[in-house]
Amino acid sequence: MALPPSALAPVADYFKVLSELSRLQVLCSLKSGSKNVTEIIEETGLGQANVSKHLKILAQAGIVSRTPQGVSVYYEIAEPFIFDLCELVGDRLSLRLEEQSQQLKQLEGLRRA
Amino acid sequence: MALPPSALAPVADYFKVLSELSRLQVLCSLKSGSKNVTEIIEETGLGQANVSKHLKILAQAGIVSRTPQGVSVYYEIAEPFIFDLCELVGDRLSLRLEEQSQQLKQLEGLRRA
DNA sequence: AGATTAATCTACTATATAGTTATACAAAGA
DNA sequence: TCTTTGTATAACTATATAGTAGATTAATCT
Repeated sequence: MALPPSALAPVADYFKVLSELSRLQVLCSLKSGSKNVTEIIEETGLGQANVSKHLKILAQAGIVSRTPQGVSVYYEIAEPFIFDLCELVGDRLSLRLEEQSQQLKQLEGLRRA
Repeated sequence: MALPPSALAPVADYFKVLSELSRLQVLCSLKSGSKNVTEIIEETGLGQANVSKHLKILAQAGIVSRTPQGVSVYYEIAEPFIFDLCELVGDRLSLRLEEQSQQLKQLEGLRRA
């Protein structure tokens, strides 16, 4: 009764694009609007060739769009949807942390008694 | 104005856990309820040691829970939330496919004219 | 045309990890 | 206790890819 892997593979691939810290940094730097490669490099502190590669991956995944403009190339978020995903996960993780800290408090209460 | 990588890293790690086809298969096989390792192996067709490793990763990520029961060990989805994530991505991807096929149709229309 | 600047591409290295095989471990029964 | 069964682990191979350095291409300016 398992789903065929063929249906799952594109989902896994999409998650894979979002599973690298540097790419998330690049995406976050684009959150405030369109930027060229140099600006992204400055904002993220990543290497130039590295950023270029990540941008290519993000563009191929359809997550950012690419528009050359004179000498430089501007990139822009094409799927703001990804920020929803990141927020969902972030919320989930902080909720978990909160629960854990409360469990710690309860344990401490027990120890004291 | 970029987010500190420290805030993004856990999100990237979470996505990384979901970015492997085999792990998504394991999760899908658990969607219908708690299963032991042997059942998961049968349903997914993956190797035994491999499944064991993936289950460990999923458990460490807090996505599945582990309960030994006699000789066997039962695993269960601990965060049904992940299926929401997968669905969101899946919907997005199929929406994209639909758009592309419509663009193809338009192109064909132009070619005919 | 030559110089300059911005971005991409081409190796290359280093690292992480998926999958496999063989082994070890733990629980239940003979 | 010995065996069997289910799971986990260790060691290994193969592969993918992040990051980097250097070459390359493309557009602008003098």
